[in-house]
Parts: sequence; C-alpha cells; structure tokens
Amino acid sequence: MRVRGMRDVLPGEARRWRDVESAMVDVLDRFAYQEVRLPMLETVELFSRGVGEATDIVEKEMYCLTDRDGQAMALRPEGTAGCARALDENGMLYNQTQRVFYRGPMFRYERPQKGRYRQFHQIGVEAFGLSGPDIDAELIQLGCELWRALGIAGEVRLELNSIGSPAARAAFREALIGWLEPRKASLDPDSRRRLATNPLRILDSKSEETRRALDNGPAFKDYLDDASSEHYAGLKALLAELDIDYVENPRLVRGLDYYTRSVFEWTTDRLGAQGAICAGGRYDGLVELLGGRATPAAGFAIGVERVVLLHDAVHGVSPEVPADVYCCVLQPGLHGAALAAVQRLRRMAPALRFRVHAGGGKLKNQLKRADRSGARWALLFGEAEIREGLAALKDLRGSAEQERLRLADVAARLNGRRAAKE
RNA sequence: GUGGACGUAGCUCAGCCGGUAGAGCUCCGGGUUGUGGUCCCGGCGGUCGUGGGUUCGAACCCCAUCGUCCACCCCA
Repeated sequence: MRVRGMRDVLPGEARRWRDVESAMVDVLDRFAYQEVRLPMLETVELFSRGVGEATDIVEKEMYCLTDRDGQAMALRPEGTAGCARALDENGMLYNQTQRVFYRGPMFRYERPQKGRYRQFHQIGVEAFGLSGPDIDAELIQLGCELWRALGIAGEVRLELNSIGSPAARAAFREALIGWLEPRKASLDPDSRRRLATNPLRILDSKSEETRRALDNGPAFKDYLDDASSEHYAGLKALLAELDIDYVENPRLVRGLDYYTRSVFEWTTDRLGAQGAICAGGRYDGLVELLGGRATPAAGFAIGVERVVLLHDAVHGVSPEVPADVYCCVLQPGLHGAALAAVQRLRRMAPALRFRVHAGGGKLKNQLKRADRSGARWALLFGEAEIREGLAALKDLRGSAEQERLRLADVAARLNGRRAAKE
C-alpha cells in the first residue's frame, strides 16, 4: 500500500521529469551555479531555528523521528536551512561568495492535493555573501531564463515585494495589530487566530471581509527602513533595465521566518490553487541565526512537480517511445548471436536506442510488439542473416522497402536519423 | 485541521425504481510455414475501496472507515 501523499513516477512521466530537470540544470550551469548534494535528514533544531518555531512548516508539518541516540531528527521540509548549514560548516562562507544549487525530495505532512504532496521535489538556488540588489536581479533573471528554456515563460507572472529588515517588520507588526485589534470582529476565524501568532500572514488572506478590514490600514512601505527601501528601489531599477516584467504585490509575505528585504514568487493560473511554481527572496539573517558569521544571502526554490505539471499543460503529453530500433530474433537459438550483433550496432550508432526482443514467440508477435513499442524501425535476425553477417531492416513508419544490409550499413543508414525524426 | 465530490476489470467508464455485474481499450490465442498496423473470432480478467446496518434480496439505501480529487489552510 502506497503511503499517503507519496507518488510513484512512472516511465512516461519520469522521462518528462528528466527532460524538465536537465533543461533547468543546463541553465544553472550556464549561469555558473554549482551543484551540491545535501542530506535529507537534519536535526529538528536546524529547522526550528532557521525556518522559525511559529511557522506552520515547523509547528505541524515536519516528519520528525528520534535517532537511536535520542537526537531529534527531521526529514527536511525545505532546503535553504540545510544548504546554509552545509556551506557554513564546510568553511565555504568565510570571506567568499558562493552560488550553488541542489535538488531532491522535501517532506511536509500536509493534506495532499494536485501539485502538493507529502514528498515533493525542489530545485533550490542560493547565493551567499552578496548583499546588493544585483544578485537579487541575477536570481530573477535566472528564473526567467529557466521558464524560457522550458517554454512556459508566457504562463507565469512574477510578483515582487520587500518585507524589509526584522526591525521594520516588528514596527509594522505592532501597527498592524493596533489597526486590526479594534476590527477583530470582521476578520475570518483563521485571521483572528493569527492576530496573536503571526499577524503578517493576515495580509494574504483570501477572505473578502478580511481584505476589506485591511483597506486603509497601515501599509508596509511606510515602515520600510531606508536601507531596505533603497535596496528595493535598486532591484526594481535593475529589473527595468533587464526588461523583466513584474507585479508589485504589497501583500506578498513568506511563510518562512528567515526572509528579509526582497521576496518574490512566480505564479501561474493554470494549476488551480497550487499556483506558485517558484518562490524565494533574500535571507540575510539565516546564517547568523544558525550560529555562523553574519552573511547576506538570497535564493529561491522551484517546485518540480508543479513545473512538470505546467510544462505538460502547455506542451501536452505524448506517450514515451522507449526505443528507436526493435530487434526481432526469429529462432530461439539465435538469441546470443543477435545480442552480440546489436551490441556492435550500439557502439556504431551511439545516439540510437536498441531494444532486443526477449521471451521468444513468433515473428508475427514480435513485430506486433515492435509496432506497439512505437519504435521507428524493426531489425530482423534470422538464420540466413546471422550466417551472412546481415540484418533485415524494416521501416515501420514509412513506405520504404525492407532491406538486408551488413551491420555497418545498418548503422550508417540509421545514424543521425533519430534527430531528423524529431 | 475544515468543507464538498467521487471510489465498479490493468485503464476509461456504463449499470434505470434495490433482484448477487457489462462495454471499449489493453493483454493472450486463432484467422497455416520468416513480416506489424486495419478487420474478424475466441479467451484471461471484478470478494463493485473496506467494515457494519436496513432488506427475503444491496454495486445501488443508511452509518463508519480508508483512499483519490477539488476548495479552504499552508506553501514550492
């Protein structure tokens, strides 16, 4: 029985995952970001300190377990804290900058929904040691390039905000509480509860009444500290220069405590309620919070499931064709000779995918399987062919006549054809 | 955690007012020897999500439970 919220990714979809991921990794590579591979298991403390004790993620969504020595561990619910920990512990943040990315599963105990699973996958991108808005702009530019590479750029929109310094946020928080306390009656129940626990989160409530109660209330931009304000203006100027469209969303807040200053999110309306495919921002306080030396940093995380979903919605899905050439063996005794011949062909035509029929059966049945597999060609090995070092090449998709060719000629005929087909 | 819809063959689904299940696709075999796709014939395949209840009788009605999907919440 499959565990709730877990997903099996089967051949066709796995292929698309690989295509989507490799397209993104390729872009990251060209931006000179370096890959790191990080553990899925960390201490609970890393997340309660880094992500924040009062966040939903830490409060009620972590998969916790106790190690044999009594240590409280958690399956990582996000990647940034672990990445900061890893780079800091390995001395990579001392007087230097780092631009890295990582990918892999994250775990959150949530109610599963389309585009939201208990094990989900992220590609995280982080830049450490850079405090100016130029790196924020680079990260956003990188995001744009990712969507362009996947052909989904037209389906996403960038939302932007600045949540300022911790001190500015504290001041705004007080003002917000002061404004909402007398209007408590018109808030939805969730927001009323948050007034005490996490008032900033009330800003992105979807309740009509709550949104009305916020009208004419304190605006965060009036509380933004000068340095953050300048940083934000700098970022917007850079985005304008880069011709990157964005929508300012003063109600965009992050669910994780470590964010400061710039926050951004790419959303799409083609995925229903789970519209955020990528989100991030600056987190200047995180490294210090984890016990390192104060280090400015910024980054974002991509929801791989959602990006694949969006990619599929835009481009459609076609059944996977696992092989280009399906090789049939006419007599059971020829199987060894056929396997050897096909292996020589694989070396001569490395771009092509060869599948050799296994399990015996009549030629009729083997050709039927060749056809069903979607392969473009069938290659037949009979007694006569093996004896003479030949193979019969049959075009399953065109009208060309079947030909008996030497193996080298088969390779020459097929090589380079796969790309031409697509 | 809250609300709603839905769980019937491997897949997509039908099944009327309660009378103990069907189709299409897939798969396997056949339509004579080493030639696929189309067509024809045959076959495999279901404790109707699970457990209770009502009834002479439940896929169908009721309750519970699990699961899926959608929305809220939260987030990637």
